[in-house]
Amino acid sequence: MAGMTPERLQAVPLFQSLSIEHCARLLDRHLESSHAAEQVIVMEQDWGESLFLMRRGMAKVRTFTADGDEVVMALLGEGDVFGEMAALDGTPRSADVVALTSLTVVKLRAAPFSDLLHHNASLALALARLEAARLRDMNRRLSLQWADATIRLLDALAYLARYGSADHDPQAPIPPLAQREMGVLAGLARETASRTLSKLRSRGTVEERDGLLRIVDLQPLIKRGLLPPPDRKG
Amino acid sequence: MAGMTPERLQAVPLFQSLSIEHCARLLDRHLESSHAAEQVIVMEQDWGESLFLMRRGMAKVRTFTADGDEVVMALLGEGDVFGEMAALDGTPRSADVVALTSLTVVKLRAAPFSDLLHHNASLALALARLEAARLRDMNRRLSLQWADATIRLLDALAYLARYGSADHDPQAPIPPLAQREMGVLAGLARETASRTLSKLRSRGTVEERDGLLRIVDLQPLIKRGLLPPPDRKG
DNA sequence: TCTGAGCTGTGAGAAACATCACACGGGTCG
DNA sequence: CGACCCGTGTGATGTTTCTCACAGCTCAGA
Repeated sequence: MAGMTPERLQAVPLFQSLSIEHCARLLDRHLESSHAAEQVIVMEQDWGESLFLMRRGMAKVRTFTADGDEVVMALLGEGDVFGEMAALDGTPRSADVVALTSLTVVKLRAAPFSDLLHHNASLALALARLEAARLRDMNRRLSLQWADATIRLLDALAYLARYGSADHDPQAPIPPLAQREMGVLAGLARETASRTLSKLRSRGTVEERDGLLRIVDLQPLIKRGLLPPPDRKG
Repeated sequence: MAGMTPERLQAVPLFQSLSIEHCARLLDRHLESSHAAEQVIVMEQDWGESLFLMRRGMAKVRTFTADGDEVVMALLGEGDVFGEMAALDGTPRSADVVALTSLTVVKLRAAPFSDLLHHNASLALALARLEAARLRDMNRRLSLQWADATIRLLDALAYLARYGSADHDPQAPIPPLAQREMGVLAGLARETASRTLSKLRSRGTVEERDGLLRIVDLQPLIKRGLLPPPDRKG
C-alpha cells in the first residue's frame, strides 16, 4: 500500500469537509507504521501528543480493571480515527491500543488538528458527530450487560465482522482470533466462549470456512434490537 | 425560580462561548416546564425537534431491552443538555427521559442550534468535548460489568450523588429513591440491591440521615479507579 | 522426531445473583 | 378505622456463569 496523501486523508469521513491544503497541513511530519497482530500500538503515556488514523487492519482499545481483568472499550477498523479525545481536552487516557490483525496506522500531530478545530466549524461538527456515533455504540454495548452468554458472544462476533470489513458488514468473515480474545470482547470466560461457540456452530447460527468464522443468521441480534433490520434496497 | 434568560443560558458550559445575542436567539420560542418525580419528560418520538436543558432536578435516560428489562443509559442533572445527538445527526433515538426528582426543563428549538453549530467552531467544539466527556463516563460504566454487586451499587450511588448536587460531589446526600431504582441503575435485582445496601450501611460505607443516603467512605471506589483521588487543594 | 507452548474442548464443583415467596410497616383513601 | 397498596427485609431455591482441572491437538524449534 502506498503512503499517505492529502487526497486519501480527505476520503476519511472526519476530514471530508477539509480542503486538500488543510489535509496536507495535517500530514506535516506524519509517521506511518505497520504492526503485527498482538503488538501494542499506543500505550497509556503516548496519548495527547498525537492523533491516529487506522489505515488498514483492526485493533482494540483496552484497559484493565483494578483486579486485572481486561476490558475492551472499542474496536477500531479501517478509516477510524483515535486519540482525538486526548487531543480535545488533554485528559490523559488510561487505555492502550493493541493490534488484532496486522495493521498500518498513521500518526498525525495533534497541534495542527487542534488549531484547525478551533477555526473550522465543519471539522468540529464532524468530530462531534463522530463522538455521538461512538456514544450510541456504547449505549448498545451497555444494554448487553443484561443479555446471556449466547447473545453477548454473537454480538461480539458481529462487532468484529463490522470492524474487520471495509463496508461494515456484520456477516463478513471474521479474522481468526483466539477464544480468549472473543471472550474478553463479550465479557465471558474463555471456557464459556468455547462452549457457546460450539452451540452457535451446531445450531447453524455461525459457520466456519477456511478457518474464518462467519455469522449465518443475524436474526437473534435483530430481534433484540442490537442490529438494525437489513436494508431492502430497490 | 425565575424564567430562563440569555445570561443564564450563557452560564451553561456548552454555551459559554456564545454571545448574549446568540443565546437570546436560542431562547426564541423556548418552553419551560416542571415535572414531578417519575413523570416521563421526553418520549421516544419527541427526539429530533428539540434540544433540552435541565434547569433543576435530576432525570434518567432509559430504554428497555427486548425482554423488558429497564436499562439506564445516563443520568442528567442541573445544567445538563440532552437531545443534542438527535439534533446533530437526525437519528431517531430509542430512549426516553424520566424525572427522578421533581424538576424543571427548558425546551429549545433544534433548528437555530443546528444553524449556530455550522457557523460557530467554538460551539461545535464545546459540543464535541461534551460528547467526549460522556463517552469517558460510558467507558467507566462499561468496566463495571466485571465488578461485583457491592461495587456496582456503590458506584451507582456515587453517580446519583454527583448528578443530584450542583457541584458534582460524590458524597452529596442522595435523594430518596426506591431500591428498585437503585437496582436498575446498578444492574441488580431489587432484592440484591436491598441486601447489598444493608451490608454497606452496616459496614459504615454509607450512612442514612433524615431519610437521605450519603456515601461516607469513597475508598472502595477510588481503589478501583472508578473515582479520581480527592483533590488536595492548597 | 521429540518437546514444549499455546490453543481448544469438556467435565465437575463452586460462587454469585436472580427468582420466588412471604412477613412487616407506613402511608392513603374509602 | 380498616383495607389496600407499595416499598422493604430476608429466607430458600434455582440458574448461569466462573473456576479449576485435564486431555488432545497443532505448530515451531531444537
